[in-house]
Amino acid sequence: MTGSLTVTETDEERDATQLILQDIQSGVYAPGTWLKQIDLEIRYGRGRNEIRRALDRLALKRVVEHVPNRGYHVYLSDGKQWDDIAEIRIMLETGIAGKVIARATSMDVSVLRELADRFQGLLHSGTVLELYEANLAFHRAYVDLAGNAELHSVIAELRQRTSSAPVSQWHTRSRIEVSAAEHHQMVNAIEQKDEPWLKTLIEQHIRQK
Amino acid sequence: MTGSLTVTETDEERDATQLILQDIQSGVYAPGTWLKQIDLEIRYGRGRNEIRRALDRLALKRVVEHVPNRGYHVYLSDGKQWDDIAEIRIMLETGIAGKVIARATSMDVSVLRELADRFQGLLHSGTVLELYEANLAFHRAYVDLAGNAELHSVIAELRQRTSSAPVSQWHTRSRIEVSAAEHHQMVNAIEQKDEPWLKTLIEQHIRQK
DNA sequence: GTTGACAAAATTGGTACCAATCCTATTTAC
DNA sequence: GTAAATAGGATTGGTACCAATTTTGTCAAC
Repeated sequence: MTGSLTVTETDEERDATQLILQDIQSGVYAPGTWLKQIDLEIRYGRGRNEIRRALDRLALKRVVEHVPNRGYHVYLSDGKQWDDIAEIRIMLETGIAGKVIARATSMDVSVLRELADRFQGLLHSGTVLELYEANLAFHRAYVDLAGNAELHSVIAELRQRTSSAPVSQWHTRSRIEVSAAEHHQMVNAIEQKDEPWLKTLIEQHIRQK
Repeated sequence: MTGSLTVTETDEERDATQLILQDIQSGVYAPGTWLKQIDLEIRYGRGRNEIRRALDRLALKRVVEHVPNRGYHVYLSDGKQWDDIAEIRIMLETGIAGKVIARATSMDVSVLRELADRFQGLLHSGTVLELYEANLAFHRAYVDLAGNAELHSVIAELRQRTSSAPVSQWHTRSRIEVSAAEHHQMVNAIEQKDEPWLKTLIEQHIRQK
C-alpha cells in the first residue's frame, strides 16, 4: 500500500520530523502502523537520509518504536503511560501556578483569554489538528508565563509522547466544550490571583481530557 | 588535532551516543569544543553513519549544539538554564514525595541506604564519573519508588542537559560530603514517613549542588 | 606592519549503491 | 487437506563516494 499523495508546497521546507509527527497526530498513521521508508520518502519528497533521521528522532521521543531490521511503527500507548504522563504534567503545571499568578500582567491575561477564545471558536469550524494546536498554544502561553525556558520544552516533549492519537482523546464534542470552558476558568483564576482554585482547575483539566 | 587513542574493548558494543556523552560528562571534551566527525569515528571505532546519528541525538538532548556546515560543539550552559532545570527537578522530585513515602517498603529503604552508602564510600577513592553515576543511581532509585515509568526518563533527560560539565558542579570535597549526608537524611525521612521534611531536604539538595 | 583577496585543504552532509535480514507466496511432502 | 520447506521479493541499514561549504594558509597591496 504505497501511498502516492504528496503534501502541499508550503511544507516543502519544514523538517520531515514534524511533518511525520503531525501526520501521526492527525491520525493519518494509526497506532501500530508500520512506517515504510520508501513511502515516507515519496510522500514528503525527501531523501532516504532525512527520513531515517526523522524516524530515529521520533523513536527517541517514543512516538514510534524501532525494531531492528523490521523498521519503525507508530507506538501503541497503553493506559498506564497516559496516566503517568498526566501526573507529571499536573506536577509541573500546578507547580508553576504561584509563579504564573505573581508574574502575569493584565496584558498577559488578555492574551491568554484570546487564546481561550480561539480554541472555543474552532469548536465548530475547526479540524481536529487545528483544535489540537489551539489547545497547545493556550497551554504553551500559560507555561511561558512562569519564565522557565526549559520547562517549555519539557512539557512539549511530554505532550508529544501521548499525542500519538489525539483523535481518540477527544471523543465527544461535549468534552471539548468542557475543555474550552475550563480554559476560561483558568484565565479567571489567574486574573483573580486565586492560586488554589487555579491548581484545582489544572488538575481537573489535565485528568479529564 | 586528530586524536588516535582508542577506547577499551568492553565499550565495543555500546551505543556511540552514550560513549560520547560519557566523555563529555567526564570532561574529555570541554564546553565549546568542536566535535569533528573523523576524530570521533577513529576514537570510537564506528562508521560515519553511527557518529552522525549520535551527534544528532545529542543535539536533540541539547548536550551539543549543531551549526549547519560547521559541525557540532559541546554546549555552553549558562547560569539561567541551570536554575531553570533545578526548579523543574524540584517540582518533580518533591511532587512524588508523598507517593514515595506511601509505597516504600522497608526493603526499598535499605536499598536506598545502600546506594547512599556507596556514594559516600566513593567520596575518597572514586573518580568524578563514578561519583556522578553513584549519585545518579541514588536519585534514580528514589524516583522509581514513585512507580511512574515516564518520570524516570524525564528526569534522566533533565539531568543530561546540565551535566555537560559535572566536574565544575562539585568543586569542593566539602560539598560532596554535604550531598552524601543529605542522601542519608532523605532515607531517614522516607523511613519515618515525614513528608514535609523530605520535601525540604530535596529542595535543599538539588539547589545547593 | 597590517589588511584584504585568493587559493588550497579540510570538513560537513547528501546521494547512491549493495549486503544482510525479514516477510510472503508457492511448492512439496505427508 | 494440512503443514513444513524453499524460493522469491521487499525492506532495512551500512558503506563508500562526491558535491557544497567553510576554514586555513599564503601572497600581494597599502
